[in-house]
Amino acid sequence: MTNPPPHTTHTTKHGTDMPDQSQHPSFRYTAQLARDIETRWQQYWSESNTFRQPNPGDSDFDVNKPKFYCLDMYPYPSGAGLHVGHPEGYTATDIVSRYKKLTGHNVLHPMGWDAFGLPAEQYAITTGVHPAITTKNAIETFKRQLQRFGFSYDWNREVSTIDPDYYRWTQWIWLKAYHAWYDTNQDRARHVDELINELEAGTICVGCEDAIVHTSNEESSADDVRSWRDLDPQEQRRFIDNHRLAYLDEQMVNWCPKLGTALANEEVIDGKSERGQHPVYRKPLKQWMFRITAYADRLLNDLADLEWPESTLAMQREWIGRSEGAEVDFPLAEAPDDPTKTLRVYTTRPDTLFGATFMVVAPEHPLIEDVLKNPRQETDVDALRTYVEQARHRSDLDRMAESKEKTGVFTGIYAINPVNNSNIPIWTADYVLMGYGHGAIMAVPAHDQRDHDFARAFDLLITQVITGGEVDIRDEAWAGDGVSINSANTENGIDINNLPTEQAKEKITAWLEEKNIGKAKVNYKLRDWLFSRQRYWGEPFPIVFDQNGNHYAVDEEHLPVLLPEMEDYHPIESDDPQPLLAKATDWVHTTAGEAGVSPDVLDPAETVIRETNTMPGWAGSCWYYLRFCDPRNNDRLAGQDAERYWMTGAVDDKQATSAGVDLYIGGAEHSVLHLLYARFWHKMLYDLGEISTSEPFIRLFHQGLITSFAYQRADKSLVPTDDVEEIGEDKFVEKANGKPVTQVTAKMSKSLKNVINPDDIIHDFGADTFRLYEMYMGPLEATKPWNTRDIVGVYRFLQRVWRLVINEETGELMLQDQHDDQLERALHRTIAKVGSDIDRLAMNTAIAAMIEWTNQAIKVGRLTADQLERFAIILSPFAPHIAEELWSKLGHESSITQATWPTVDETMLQDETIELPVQIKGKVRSRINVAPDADQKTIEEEALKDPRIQELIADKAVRKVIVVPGQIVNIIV
RNA sequence: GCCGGAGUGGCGGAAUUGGCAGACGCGCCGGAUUCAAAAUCCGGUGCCAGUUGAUGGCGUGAGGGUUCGAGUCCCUCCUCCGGCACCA
Repeated sequence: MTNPPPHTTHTTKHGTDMPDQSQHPSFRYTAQLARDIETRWQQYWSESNTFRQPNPGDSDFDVNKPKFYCLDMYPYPSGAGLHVGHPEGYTATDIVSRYKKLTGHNVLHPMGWDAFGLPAEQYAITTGVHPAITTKNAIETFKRQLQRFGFSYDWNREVSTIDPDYYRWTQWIWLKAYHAWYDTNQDRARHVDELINELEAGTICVGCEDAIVHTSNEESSADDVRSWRDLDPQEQRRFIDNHRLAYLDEQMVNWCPKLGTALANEEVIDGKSERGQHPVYRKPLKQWMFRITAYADRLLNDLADLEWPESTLAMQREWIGRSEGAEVDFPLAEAPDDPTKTLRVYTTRPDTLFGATFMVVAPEHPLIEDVLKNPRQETDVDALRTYVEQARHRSDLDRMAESKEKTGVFTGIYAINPVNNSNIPIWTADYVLMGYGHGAIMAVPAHDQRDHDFARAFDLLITQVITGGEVDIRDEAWAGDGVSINSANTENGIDINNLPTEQAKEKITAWLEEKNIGKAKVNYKLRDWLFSRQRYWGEPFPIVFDQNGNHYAVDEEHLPVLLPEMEDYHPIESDDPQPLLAKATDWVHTTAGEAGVSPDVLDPAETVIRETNTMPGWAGSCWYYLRFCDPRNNDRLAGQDAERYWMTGAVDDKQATSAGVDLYIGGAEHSVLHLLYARFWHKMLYDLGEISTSEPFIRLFHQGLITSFAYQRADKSLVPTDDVEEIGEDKFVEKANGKPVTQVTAKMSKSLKNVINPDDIIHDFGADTFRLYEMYMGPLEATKPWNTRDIVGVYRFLQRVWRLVINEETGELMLQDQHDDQLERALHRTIAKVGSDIDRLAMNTAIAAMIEWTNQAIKVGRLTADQLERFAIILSPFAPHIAEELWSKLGHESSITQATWPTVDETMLQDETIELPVQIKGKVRSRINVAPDADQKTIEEEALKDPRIQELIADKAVRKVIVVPGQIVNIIV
């Protein structure tokens, strides 16, 4: 530990910056002094490596302290630099981290850069500079800005997703998924070799459509199951490839010609790209996918154990979209006895089967293709073809623009409703989506509003089969629960009449299963995750293809597969999907040996081509919190001891204390995408034995959006915030011409001209004030408007603290020996409150408590050294620089971060007497002073003795006295 | 439409478990300091009535309810923010 810096009077050195310096005492807490103190301490922290946190195994690691992993969502380093939203969450985690350190924890508080991805590439394209350079510059700016806030990050652990030492492990994790399959019997992922072993041993056979059939489950009927030996090598390869967790598949993708890439469903909003709002079209393309759907149930169920915001839990549940229902096979009327010619549907309401009066299939449904090839008697081929073509070419955007007016065409085919044997027509309509269920529905117009709308539009039969609700079934559907009616058929032996919905569902599902025409089925909205991007600025896949199009993994030892240097990285803007890396021809065409494919799998001399897609921006952020545990490890994604310690607290013979990152703070915009993807990767790595916990983040918190005032002219055009002057209550004018403008609150954005630059605020007030202001604005989770006018409140607070103890002429401490008893008790209360407020992330009330105490202290006069010491410690998480300065003035040679959080004496938490309000019939009429531990009887006597109360109840009979000790007295007359 | 959250002074907000509504800060008003201004400091500040004061009444989006007591719990409704949305 080096000595703290001397207290040089930088005020004189930089006196020229402040012409009126001579008029002021030299040691007044001005913005200038704040800047001085702050930069001096930041330099000290950096030089002394103050925030370094040792790992298990390091000589200075303290095994006796509990661990706390406090994580920020690392930023995307854009060229624009930090905005005021960044430091909001970062200040909160910094307060918690510093507090945890002071309360004796080993604290992991890291920071890094999410630097791959679309925006960096597009920024590079617009500026004409290579993304590697623009990104490096942006990172430097971000880092410099973050350090200016005095955040206590352990910069030794800094990681960047574009660093080959980092993305080597991103590729490694992807390979893990590539080499894994999901065993539904054990409900976990396993290595593909184990699948092959089981296939060879015969415990697993190959079912129809390459399904995995566990022979022990007896679910197989002998005729449609084949054994592994019966497959030829190409079939075997296909079987394995079809079960990898990372697999190649031809998908209808969201193709964005403007961005020149396919996008995940999650990245498409209202038919436009999330980035840039460009139109997106549907197009078939061979893509790498992740089998996230295998984890649907676990991703859903494990939400129960997480301390996450209710809204985020709800959004994840909705995204996974689990629903319970039944699958039903409807025979076709043209081939009633052919079990291969049925129309399979999914329904959540099997109890309404008797009300199914028609069926609808998606325009992309295979049945439509069949009908167009072999039209039936009633098929209007032209109408059908036109409709299907339209639906195919219509982008999602167009669909959104239209109303939900129902359109559709009759196919000419009829199905048989299996419960009552009636012939029902099969229609096609675009309100049925191919991607959900089986792309086909049984329509129950009486009890589903969409089917009702459709039936009304095309004059189809509406049959009521549920009572309940007060709606007229001719006007609208009744979709709620009720009691089944018109739902019996003796011929088929089914009767669910008079059963409430739940029981009706059970009974009819059992009947379907017995007749072998349906079964209970759980469905999810969650789809597999499209993981290929056709861009340059991302991680290359560690994969090559041979001449036949078979794919082979690059061996682990040959990672990373480096992103090739390219001169021309502009996108190939096209309707015909082409990955950008295809331009790097020298890199693309190589040999198996050169690429690093194991000679056991492929002859090293074999010519191969590399995969030219890259991974999406999400890849790096799916696991960065694991890398922070041990960021320089060259043998693993993180050393096992380090990973286990930071994620669970277990080390040596110490037991696990938690199950993941203890606190994760970031924006609510990541409620689904990042947080779902990261949970998925985490569970995969957990299944494969690479990490210790089944969930990554125990406690999650979203900081609220910081909005800002924007100003509009009468014609709605915007005026920059700086060009506006307030001339009276809620009256604002444009400085240039004095014309009135109106104030609106909106998200900060360049286009609204209402962006606040953190650098300016730090220059005008200092980082300590900035940190305090953002924490004091309101609850951390709330959306709050930035108001520069209010900053002075917390600035004055720091000035008062300073002046309370510092002689502004000499810079010397002013203290006294004897403490004031009331103030001492108040200090204990404040210490307790600040601690518990930090624990519940109520930074605003913690600061209010410190202000309150300071105001009280000013009235008292002076502090003792001991009081200042304790106050400096509780202030230090919030305003670390001024706290360090006071701490060193108190004579300490080491940093205040080495201090110990002051202890609270329980007996000091209350004053010797407390004031209790006395109510008469619920209205406060007087107050009495009693001992804090006074019993009910004493309090009641005191209350009734009170002169004011005596006066008011003189002529009335007291019926009852309610005494809540320590709280209140209520007299009922 | 469905899901999640929120409505409290002129403004940001506090009240952690049903117990003094409005902590703390901004702004505003008055005063000190200053030649003056800025900055800073001290005092006041929910609304209405009361000449001042004591004091009284009203008051947490609206209406009703439970309770000795409701910002907090229950019912009905309104508004705003965020998310999802033809998912069968």
